Parts: sequence; C-alpha cells; structure tokens
Amino acid sequence: MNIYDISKAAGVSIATVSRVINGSSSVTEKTKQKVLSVIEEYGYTPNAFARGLGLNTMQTIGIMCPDSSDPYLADAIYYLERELRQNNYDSILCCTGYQLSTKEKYLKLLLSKRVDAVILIGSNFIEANDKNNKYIYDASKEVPVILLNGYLEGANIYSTSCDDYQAVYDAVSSLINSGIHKILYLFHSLSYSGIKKLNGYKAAMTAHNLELKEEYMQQFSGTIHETKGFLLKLREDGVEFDAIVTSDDSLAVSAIKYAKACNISIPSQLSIIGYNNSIMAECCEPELTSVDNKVETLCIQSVSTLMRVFENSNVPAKTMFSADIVKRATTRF
Amino acid sequence: MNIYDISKAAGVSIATVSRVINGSSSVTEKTKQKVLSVIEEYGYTPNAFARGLGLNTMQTIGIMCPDSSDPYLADAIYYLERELRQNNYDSILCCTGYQLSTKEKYLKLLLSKRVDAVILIGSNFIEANDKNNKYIYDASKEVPVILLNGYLEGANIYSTSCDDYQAVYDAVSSLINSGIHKILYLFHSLSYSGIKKLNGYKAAMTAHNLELKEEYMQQFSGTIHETKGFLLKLREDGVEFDAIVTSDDSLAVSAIKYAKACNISIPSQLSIIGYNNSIMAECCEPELTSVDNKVETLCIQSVSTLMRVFENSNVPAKTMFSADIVKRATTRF
DNA sequence: TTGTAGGCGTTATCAC
DNA sequence: GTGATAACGCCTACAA
Repeated sequence: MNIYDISKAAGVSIATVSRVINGSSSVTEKTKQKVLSVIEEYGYTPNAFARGLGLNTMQTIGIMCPDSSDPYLADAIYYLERELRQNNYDSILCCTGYQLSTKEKYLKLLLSKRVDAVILIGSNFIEANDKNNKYIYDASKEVPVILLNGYLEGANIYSTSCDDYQAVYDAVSSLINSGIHKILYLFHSLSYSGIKKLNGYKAAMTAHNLELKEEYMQQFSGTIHETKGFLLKLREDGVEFDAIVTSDDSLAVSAIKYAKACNISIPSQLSIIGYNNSIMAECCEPELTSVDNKVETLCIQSVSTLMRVFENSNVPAKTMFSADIVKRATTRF
Repeated sequence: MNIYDISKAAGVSIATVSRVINGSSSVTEKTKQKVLSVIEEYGYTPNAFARGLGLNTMQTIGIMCPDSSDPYLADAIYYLERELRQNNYDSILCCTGYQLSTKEKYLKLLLSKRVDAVILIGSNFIEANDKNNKYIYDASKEVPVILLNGYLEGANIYSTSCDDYQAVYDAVSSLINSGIHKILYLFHSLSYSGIKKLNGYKAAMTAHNLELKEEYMQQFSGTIHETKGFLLKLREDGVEFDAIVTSDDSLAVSAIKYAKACNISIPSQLSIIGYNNSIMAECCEPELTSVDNKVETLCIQSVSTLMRVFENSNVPAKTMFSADIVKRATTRF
C-alpha cells in the first residue's frame, strides 16, 4: 500500500495525495476529502524510510548516556524523551557504559543512523584529556551536539548545565557556618562536573581558612555496601570527620549505612549531604538532604535549545542554572 | 558523498561498491581493497534511510513503557537496550504514561516509523476489558509484539513474564507460616500482573484458612509520603495488621516510613515485603525483603525470543520464570 | 488546482 | 567477477 495505490483509488495523481498528506498548499476541499477517505479506507500510512530518504531526516534524536538505570540519568531520559516527543521527535536511546572506546563506537553508530542531533547526558562523556574528546568534535561536524551537564567549546556544540561548583561550595559553606569543620568529600569520578564539584569543595574550605587535607577528598566507586565498607576502613585508618558531602545520592545513602553500622547518630554527630535529589534521597532513613540540580529544567532547556538550533535561531552555546539544596533530615541547618 | 562518488573514485560500478560494503559475494581481493581504501579516504558512510527503503528495515525496535523514570522500568529499558544492541538493533524509546488514549496514539506513531517490532514493558499495557486491547492486536498484525510481564493471546504476540501469582503466594505463605495472620496487601493497580499478585495473596490466605477481609486489600497510588499518610489513616480507622505485602518497592518504603512514624518496630511488630527488588530496597532502613522478579532474565529472554521470531524459528508464545524472594531485614523468616 | 517527472541512495536481479 | 538497471516510496520543482 503506497502513494500510488491511493492515487489510483482516489483518481488523482500521487502529487495530490502527497499534498493532502502533508497538509500543504492548495488542494480543493473536495479532492482533499476524497483522498482522505480513501486513505482511511485502505488504512494507508506513509513510508517513513522513503520520506526520510527524500527529506534527509526521520525526526530522530540520539540520546546517549552511560547507564539508563541510574536513577538520575533515568530521570533525564524521561524528561528528554517527553520534550522531544512534544516537538515531534523520536528518541533513539544508547547506553554506552563508561569506557571511552565504547562511547566513540556508539556515537559513530548513532550518526550512521542519520539522527538529526545527539544529546549526551552527564559529564562522563567529556574527557579530561581534550584530545580524547575528538569523537564529540567529529560528531558536531555532522549534527548539533547537546551536552547535558557537560561543557565543551566548539561550533555546533551546546551545553546546558547546573552550577555544580557553586552548589557544592554552598553546601560545604552551610556546614562550615553551622560549626562543622571536618568535612569529608566523597565522589565517584573526576568527570567534567566531578571536577567542578571537587573544586567547589576546595574553594569553600579554603575560603573559610580550613586546611585542605588529601584524606578528606576520597574517590570511590562501588555498590552501596562496598562504599559503606570503604568508609568503615577510612575510620579504622584514623580519618575523623563530622560531615560527608557526596557527589551522588547513592554515595550519601552508603554514608548513612556507615553511620548506622558505627552507631553514629545523624545529624547530631554526622551530617550528610547527597547530590541529585533522586528518589533515593526519600527512601533512606533519615531522609537525605540533597542538592537538587534541576534535571527537569535542564532537559526542557536542552530540547528547547536544540529546537532553536534547528530553526537557525541565535542560540547561546552555554546555559547554566543554579542548584537548590533540599533540606531534609541529615543536616542540622 | 554517496555510493556513486565512491564507485567513480574507485573506478568500479556502484554494484561492486555495494558488494564490498555488505561483505557479500565474490569480489576480487584487489578491487575490494581498492574500494575500501577509497571509502576510508573519503570517510563515506552508507545512507541508512536509503538502505531502510530498500530493505524495509532500519534495524530498530520500539520500546514502550509508561514511565522510564520508574526504577523498575528503567532497569528493564537498560537491559533491553543492551540486548538489542548486541543483536544490532537500535531502540526507540517511547514513554506513554498510563492513559489508554496516549498508549494507543504512541503505538501507532511507533508503527508509522516502521520499527521492526515493539516491546511493551509492564502489564499496564494490558487492559482488563479486552476490547481495549485492540490497539495491541492491531499492532501485532504489522510487527511482532513482545509483552514483558503481560500476557495476551494472539498471533504474533509473545509474552515473557514472571510468575507473580506464585511469588506473592509464596511471600504471604512464608509470613503465615511464621505465625503472622493479619496481613495487609497494598497495591498500585489492577493491571494484568496486578491482578495476578492480588490473586496470589487471596489464594495464600484461603489456603491457610484465613478470612479474606476487604480491609486487608488496599489499592493506593501516590507519593511515598502520601502513601504513608494513607496507612496512618488506615490505622486510625482501626484496621490492624502485623505485616504489609506490597506490589511495588515504593509502597513498601512507604510502609517503613509509616512504621517509623508510629514507633512500630520492624520486623518484630510489623513485617514488610516489597516487590521488584529495586535499588530502593537497599536504600531504606531496615533494608527491605523484596520479591526479585528477574528483570534482567526477562529482558534477555524477550530479546532472544524476538530474534528467534525474526528467524522464523518456532517460538513459544508464552514464557514464564519463577521469582525469588530476597530476604533482608524487614521480615523475621 | 492538478499532473508529470526527476531525484533521494541503496540493494538486488540480471546479463555479460 | 563485474556492470547496467530496475525497484523501494516519497517529495517537489516545473508544466499544464
């Protein structure tokens, strides 16, 4: 069932059928109705591949993220998909894991499918060594590249992010102002935003004349229970702290488990601040004070930016939102 | 840059170029190398739309789910995408929400994009009133339909599910055998698997000669805190229970919050069993005993079933796995 | 307002 | 082993 069959059945040319389908210019109401009724009768649907071939687009955006089951990234995917669909775009999802080689491979693959743009969720895509970002620059030569919570300077690259530096700076400052000085900063990785968060911690400590100790800046990746074990080990090794600020809610949940295991009471003896304000922050006990970095806002903005890029509007290459801190029960302020 | 440009530069015909690209039949090693080097030089990538038009496939599967930010569904999406990609298929994600009209609309939309198959995650797509499932039967006339945790009988419809009935039956029986008789069953919806779970509860109670009270079968949808409020209200209204079995981990987390609020100790005074064994089960305190309904297994099986359908292998229309109960700290057994 | 014809870039079927 | 050439189904100048 194609446009020829319809044209034959309706007694018009394929051009007219096409015009009706695309609601385009001047077609007599009468012929239009005729065609529509035939289309209805035969249950005809235009072939998206043929259309794609001609128009060189299938209205599809590639969404890449390391791991769609991470609650924070899952949220982002949800909002992005919703916004894109509202603009008549489909989303091809691609979970890359955290390896550079796989990211490169999958980004190429996505481009070979001729997506109209690519959205990279999370700063894990930006490598510290800039020459490893070549795959992103390469992509930007073909389609617009949208970075969510990452930043890279380049033509056709647009980034929307949250001010992670300031967020951690504020969180740490709040703790210090409430009289807590021994603050451990626990993080997953030194991705683009990972570095900004760490710098926020450093700056806040320094600004308040507190010594920056290596032992207070700990990187760890593992399950919730492995992370708990890591903290127990730290304590055994004599590292003392009255607060833990983390780069991710799951690390903060681990911190709560750690406190439980040691009979340390929260927040009187230990304050904890998470990051992302994900569902995990509400599941734990006590409920977690967490930085809300505005995923929904970021996603809405990203898609809106992309649509404006498609329209050739003048679009800023970088947009930044400030974060909020959602106070719950793991802090005293 | 298309196949003509390459053929010209390599001094061969487009047919030969095509053969080289697709690694197909007899091409001299020499001409093959010649073509490959030209392709390399020009950085040529075949046009996926044109290929799609000819082959009538772009190796793409539509994945539908009500809400990709739900931790359980997010897991499923992750595993499905991974398995599909291993089989050289892309995934178009489509979050439909819970409204029938939207599900219908989006399923049609997906089909109009000419996906090779559709995977529906979760039993929310199966309507109790079978005539409302017409949209699924319609879809199955065009492409294979894979149901994950749902069941519908029909040609070209394949379902992979977890034995929810037995899982709840076993969970409730375990409680009863440990001496607990006042068991509240709390659930979100009466979807296909929702009904099976409820029936599992009923059967277990009946099998142990316990009265089936309406007040012990409660349906509620809301946030974690709203659900906590609902349980508090139930208690105020005089409903007494020593255990809460839920259809979803988030409900179980709410139950924990409820117990906390009433100073009821877990599990000595109140046992709680969740469902899905999602990340939430490990975040809460005490950690949640939860039914593991094997998402990863379900996803692997679903994709493998689909691939066999594509090969025209003989494939069973229905596959069912049994669930496990993961014992943590909210139960005494 | 409507129709004709060419182009989009492949793959596949023939001949040679 | 390789090369013409016809689909695949749509959109869109251009012509009528």
